[in-house]
Amino acid sequence: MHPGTKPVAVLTGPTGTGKTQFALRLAREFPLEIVSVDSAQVYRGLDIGSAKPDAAVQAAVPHHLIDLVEPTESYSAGRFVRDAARAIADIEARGRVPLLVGGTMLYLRALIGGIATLPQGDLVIRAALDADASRVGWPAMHERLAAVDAAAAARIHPNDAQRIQRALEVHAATGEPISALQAQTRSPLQRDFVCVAMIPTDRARLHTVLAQRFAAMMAAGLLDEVRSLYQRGDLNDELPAIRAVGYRQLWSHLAGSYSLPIGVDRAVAATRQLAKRQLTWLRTMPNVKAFDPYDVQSFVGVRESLTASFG
RNA sequence: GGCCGGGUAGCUCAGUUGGUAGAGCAGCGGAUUGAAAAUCCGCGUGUCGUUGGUUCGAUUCCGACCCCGGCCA
Repeated sequence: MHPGTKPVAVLTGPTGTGKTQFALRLAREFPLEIVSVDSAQVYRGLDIGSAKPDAAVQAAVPHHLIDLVEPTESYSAGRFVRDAARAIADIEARGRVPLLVGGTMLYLRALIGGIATLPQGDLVIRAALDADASRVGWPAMHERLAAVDAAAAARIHPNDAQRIQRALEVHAATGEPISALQAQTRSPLQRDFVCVAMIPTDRARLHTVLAQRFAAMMAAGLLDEVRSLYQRGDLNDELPAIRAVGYRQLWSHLAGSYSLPIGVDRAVAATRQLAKRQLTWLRTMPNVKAFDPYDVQSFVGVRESLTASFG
């Protein structure tokens, strides 16, 4: 497709399948730098719960797109595409090899397949739309969208407040229907990708691993980490960073909504649901080579699949 | 040991004036274009504790038994 350039290597899969461990093993054999594809690791202060590689690991293997913004801010898929494209170019310019590692599937799709040129989220417009919606309800807002953008309204469910709001926001900011702008989508990188995914064949085992992993995060001090975010005073549970799995539930516990054991149960359940949604993305993603994370043979296959990018 | 509650979906519970039952959560499937670890949509057969009895028919009424709480001894 894009002759003359090596494909860009991608290692993905649902949360808790050892992507990072595989990446670090590969980095022992090849001159890799890791580009994180992770919507939680971009936030400073979300360390334990986002399974962010620690200082020692980052010292051993260069990582990119980690700790980019404060948790008061809102990162985005659009920004990820620009940041990732630049990181890949920089790494290659230094004669090193980029390896994209992470499970934020929207980011991955946006990078590989492209994303429309759209305005950023606008807090003023969103506040105005929220005010309207609180009076008339989101189904009525959906009708309002249908009047200016029938195609978008047809795709968006009347209860999907977030997407209705986004579509109305884009229309308000540009005067154009979001559906027309999205139709312009094109790939930002003229590159091929090789996608390898860690896909567990045994769902029950994944669930066990996720529960153990969250327990380990608690033992490593996750509650203290969330408490220090809670006590900062400039954060709230509407922020994307605080809505991240684990953080949201422990935050609610600290706010008095429920006991710690219930918070932990809910956090683990939210982790399972996240993994399930990631698996749903993966099923429809084209050209993904799948390996079972619990099969000791998989590493050989992963390495073999990606060496065309490394060599 | 006696009395009182309760035993219904993986969990918490509702309900059936007797015609074999339904919510929330969990789980499963799906959507996904600057919040995406977000947001939204769809999916509910389970010896109604066990066992006798009454009845055309019992998860529902009656008896016995088992289990879990609580109170009294």
